[in-house]
Amino acid sequence: MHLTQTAEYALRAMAHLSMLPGGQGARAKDLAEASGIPMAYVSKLLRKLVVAGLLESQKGHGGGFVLARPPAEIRFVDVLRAVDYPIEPNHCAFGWGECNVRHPCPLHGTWSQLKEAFTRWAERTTLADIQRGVPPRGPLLPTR
Amino acid sequence: MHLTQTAEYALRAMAHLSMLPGGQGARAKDLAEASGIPMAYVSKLLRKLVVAGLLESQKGHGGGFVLARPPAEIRFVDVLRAVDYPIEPNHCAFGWGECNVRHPCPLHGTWSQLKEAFTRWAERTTLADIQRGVPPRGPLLPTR
DNA sequence: CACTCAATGGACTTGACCATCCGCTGACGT
DNA sequence: ACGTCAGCGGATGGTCAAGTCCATTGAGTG
Repeated sequence: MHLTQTAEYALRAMAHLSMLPGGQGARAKDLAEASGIPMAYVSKLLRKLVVAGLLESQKGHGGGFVLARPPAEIRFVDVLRAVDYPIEPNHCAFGWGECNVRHPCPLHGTWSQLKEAFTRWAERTTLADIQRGVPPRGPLLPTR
Repeated sequence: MHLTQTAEYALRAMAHLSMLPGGQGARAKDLAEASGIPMAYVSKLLRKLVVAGLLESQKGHGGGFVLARPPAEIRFVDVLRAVDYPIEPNHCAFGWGECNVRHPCPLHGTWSQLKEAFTRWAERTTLADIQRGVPPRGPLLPTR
């Protein structure tokens, strides 16, 4: 299971921003150094987050990037969508065009189990959860 | 959340094989047509599964591929590893070299929640689960 | 106004993954 | 033996994400 490098970068950058005291902002260069993302690349990334309305940017002296909303209102799924991370809840791993509860492919059951776990995770987790550390929500999978 | 195309193909091919009645085998060509995977590509894939010991192959007339073990003994994680799908349980999304419960990065909590969901899914699900349809194991994520 | 800073945008390079092609090898049937 | 069938292996090409470079624009400072 993996996100794309870009998606991971996006979460990482947003995490760094959300951890700055007092809703502060930061320059792309600082974020790059702090997060280990190549400067030129994080720059493009941040732009996408601005376009998506998750960040606000300021040019020139004293410029940089700031969260556009409080951390609690920025879900991971918002960040992922902002960088075009593909979230296809209806994708069928078995290759069927039509695949749902009515017409389930052989993989449907176990596959949607995994997809839903991811979807819920992305929709429930916000930047505020990062600030708090581990959100105590219990195990993601049943303990058998 | 996504697997690579190759990983998905591998699961798909194995799923098809495990659904043949009476532990039958199939030719690469048949699997390709049935599963919608390009023939030349599934061929390479199946080879990897043979090398990994999950399949057995037979050349020439009447040849093809068969499961090397009963479906219940082939876990998804085995299939994924066979096609070199990267499973890095210790990978830190925040970019830290050292990241564990002792030295948790800000993302550690929520991130490992997701990783563990995937890992358990891959380790628990076997080809036998496919045959049975949906394994009733309850939700992957807590219901809030 | 002149200078510097930092985001913006475009063009470009690289490399991994996906996919195809073709000749070779081993197994079976006649 | 010979021919066919089907897996095996290497070489090759296409595509897209990942990463780099550079010129431009807008904003603040002296």
